[in-house]
Amino acid sequence: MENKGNFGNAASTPAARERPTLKTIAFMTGLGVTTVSRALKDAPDIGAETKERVRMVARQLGYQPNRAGVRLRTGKTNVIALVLSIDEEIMGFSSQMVFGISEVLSGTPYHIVITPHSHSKDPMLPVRYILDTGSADGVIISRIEPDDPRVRLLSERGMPFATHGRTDAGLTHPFHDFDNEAFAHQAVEKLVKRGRRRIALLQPPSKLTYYAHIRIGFQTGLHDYGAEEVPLRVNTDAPLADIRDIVEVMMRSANAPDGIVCSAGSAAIAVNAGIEAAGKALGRDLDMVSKQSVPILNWIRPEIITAQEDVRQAGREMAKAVIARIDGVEPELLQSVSQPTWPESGR
Amino acid sequence: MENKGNFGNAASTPAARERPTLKTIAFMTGLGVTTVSRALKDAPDIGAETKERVRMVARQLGYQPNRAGVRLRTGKTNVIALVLSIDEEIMGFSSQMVFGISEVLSGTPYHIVITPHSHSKDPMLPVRYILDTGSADGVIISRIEPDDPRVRLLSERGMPFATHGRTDAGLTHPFHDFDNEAFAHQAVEKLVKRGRRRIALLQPPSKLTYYAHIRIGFQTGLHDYGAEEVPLRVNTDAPLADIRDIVEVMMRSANAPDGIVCSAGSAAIAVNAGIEAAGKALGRDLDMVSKQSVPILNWIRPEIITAQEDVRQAGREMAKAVIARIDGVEPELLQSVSQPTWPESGR
DNA sequence: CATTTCTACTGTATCGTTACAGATTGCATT
DNA sequence: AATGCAATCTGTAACGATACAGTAGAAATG
Repeated sequence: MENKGNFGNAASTPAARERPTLKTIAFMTGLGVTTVSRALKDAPDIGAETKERVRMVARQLGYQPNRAGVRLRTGKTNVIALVLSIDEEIMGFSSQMVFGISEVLSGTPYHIVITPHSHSKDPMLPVRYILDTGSADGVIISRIEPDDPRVRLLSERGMPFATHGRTDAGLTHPFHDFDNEAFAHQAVEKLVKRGRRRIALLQPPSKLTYYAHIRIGFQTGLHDYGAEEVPLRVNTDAPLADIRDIVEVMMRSANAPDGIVCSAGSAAIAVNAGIEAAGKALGRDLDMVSKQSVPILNWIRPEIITAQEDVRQAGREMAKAVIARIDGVEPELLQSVSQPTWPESGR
Repeated sequence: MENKGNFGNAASTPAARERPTLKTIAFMTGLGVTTVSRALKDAPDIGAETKERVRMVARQLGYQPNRAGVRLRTGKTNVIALVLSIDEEIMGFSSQMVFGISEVLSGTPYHIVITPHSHSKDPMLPVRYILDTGSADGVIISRIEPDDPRVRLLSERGMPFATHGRTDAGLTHPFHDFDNEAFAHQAVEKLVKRGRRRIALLQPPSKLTYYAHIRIGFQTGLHDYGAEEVPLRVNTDAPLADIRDIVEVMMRSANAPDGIVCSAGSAAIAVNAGIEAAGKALGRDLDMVSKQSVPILNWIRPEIITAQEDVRQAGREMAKAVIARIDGVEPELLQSVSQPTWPESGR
């Protein structure tokens, strides 16, 4: 089916329309294939004038190295694998991350391959697959746990990677994280400044590292600003309908909170529905603060106080980190934390 | 950097820990490499017992063909490229499509590579890149125009592909589309049944094929059910803030509509904001019908009448279509249109 | 018995690239 | 004149898989 560029047998005279290879350039310049290869990678044992000549011809022909050839010979895939959890997603969370990553990769030979999996299944599967088949030069994973087995495995096997979120078990690796502790702390502050004292927290699942960050920020916030917690027995991973129902029950109860901190944008929509179902109104009976990765909440209820997590930026940071790691940069230098921003929801 | 499996020089005794290749299996079975290769693809000239033996050893070793080897030799990449427009996206539209596609691909040797681009730039660029570098066996594109140059080019070059949306210029190719005409027609019906007669349409940009579908459905709807159009001079691609402002102005004007049909979920959020900014209320002063690809609108306003477009399903359909096309199935047989579903928003 | 035919298997070349071990040339050093 | 030594350039082999053109042996044919 595929038309392979077999031009002639002995002398190999390159035909016109085929995709150019090193051989084509070698033929046109009268040089050897090896010389052309080395010239294009600016090797020290090639003359300056020759390099120039080769580069010109290559550009002229629109030469692009054959990925399969390079990969077979060197093992370099020029692929970054993005492992995505398919069930976490209602909003444009992962799209934004993908676009952030590709912004960075667009200036490089790297391609981005999506490796999806369900986090109800074994989360090690996609990572093991990538390692066993050597199908990528670097990996990006999210939903990080304090002692994440994927992080351990990737480190152990020397596969460059970056994580969206941190670990907490003495593992050193590139990551980008949102400062959830600062977010939760500031969220409490905002609520207390509006006179709220009885605050509920819709937290992430406890197995994820940032559960602890959120908790700490929340609790020091309660302490620092003098407020108390109203327990909420559901987390951001629950189905939206469950969140709404549980919030509704809570809001109807005698000790309903007058403030809610919400750790995820999609969950905030369900929380809001629960509040309204209970006949309460934001801004009047209570206030809500939520993190969001896509600026949508204020379109729904301007009263929601929102902190923005820039996931696109996260994608950019992680892409840069993985590439730097591939290039041998120490992991310690490839860690970043972004601060919540509080766009004035005043409109 | 990469550890290539170079075991011994002459006799090539395979070592233990390396990734198995055909050579490994050949060594273990005592057969030739060619025989093993052919046995694994069930070629007719290999004995039944031999095939069985080879398969067992291969399974035992966890053999997976080296993609670079296959690709270099045969030109088959085992890659499906998904060309995504990075600016169209606020909701989880493309994520859902990606997940639908990967559901289908997970049972195959295909990987999914994301090729993003900005539709303000030349939309041919990513397609040309894929064609020129032969970096995929199949392509999926969206935002289709009636005489889409990408469709022309892909057809011309014999590259298998599927589109999300149809063309309208005598081009025959695999596609999956949502029945936007039916949607718009039914939308008008729903509004008229609620007693609405003066209806505005937030339509897609006119260069996209489904602009015409929406228009036709809308206009026959107006005619069939006896309603009139209130012009709305903005489309779904406009910034949300613009949509809101223009809708607000319209709703404040003397001839404000009493019904709105909206062709995109994210735009509906802005339309809703515009309505509220004008002090009008859904269900009382007017009704709105919107298409959505993620079930989010009813969390925002239960009063919005929503039609669901299952983008995940679209992803599945397109993935199946591309693969079928790669396998030589005629394009005519790979076209599908999905009907709008109207989930009872009554929860 | 010689020849053909079929079955089952195999060696070699090749895809495009790069690592490695030369090869050639000119020029300075002994 | 012989030697050493940079500076440049090049041929060969190999990565893993498969297309192609065989080969060996058994069975069928005349």
